[in-house]
Amino acid sequence: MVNQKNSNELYSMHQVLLEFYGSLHWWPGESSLEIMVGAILTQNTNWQNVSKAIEKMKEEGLLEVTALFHMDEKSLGKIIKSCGYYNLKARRLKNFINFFYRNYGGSVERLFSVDWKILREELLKINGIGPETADSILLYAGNKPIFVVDAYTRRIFHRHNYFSFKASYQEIQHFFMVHLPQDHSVYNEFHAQLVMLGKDFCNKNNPLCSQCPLSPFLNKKTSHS
DNA sequence: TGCCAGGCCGGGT
DNA sequence: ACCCGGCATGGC
Repeated sequence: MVNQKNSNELYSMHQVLLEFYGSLHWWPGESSLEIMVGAILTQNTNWQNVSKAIEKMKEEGLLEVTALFHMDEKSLGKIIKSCGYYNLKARRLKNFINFFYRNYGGSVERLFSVDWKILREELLKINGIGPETADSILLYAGNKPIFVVDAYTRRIFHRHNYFSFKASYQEIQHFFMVHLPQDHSVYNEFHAQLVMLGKDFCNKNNPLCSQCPLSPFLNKKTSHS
């Protein structure tokens, strides 16, 4: 249900974070392909480790669709070792590249010319691409207006009494999308802010902090659904 | 040193 | 429909 109070509060948090962090212009990556690769490699993984893996891929000339398509999985695994789960991720990367290369000729423009709701369903059919990875690809590589829910989003908004532990991805995503403008640049910036905030103030070692820019919002224990 | 990080799948209830 | 074990490295 849309609720003006929720909309106002969410937007207000977004503005506070904009003042705190400035414009973030996410996602870190020089090309759409690099962003899509990063989205897969960062599954349950520290970005620092992913960054090393991506640098290595660049050195090997592997941030290019045709090269990746022809790369064998085993060797790819060695190259991306630093990001962890490397066997699994090499397979997932290949699954995505096979899809991208065979169905769209490796063309980013063709990929994102598809209606994004259809494209989302296609991405979710690929083994190794779940909702967060699909949405990151759509939002950050394709500029589509879909909100990305990640561990930081869950943790931050759980602490603010918006959701229970067990709220589904769908449920959380829906909440943001009905209470914020349907605008990819808002979703882009807001999610980026939440990741930064999570790293700085809201990881597991930092359960609660008065220095968090969102702390003024903490005492409002209203019902949010 | 042990715990943590921007998920997802497959098999079992 | 959930629940859980497995997947793995580098940083602090």
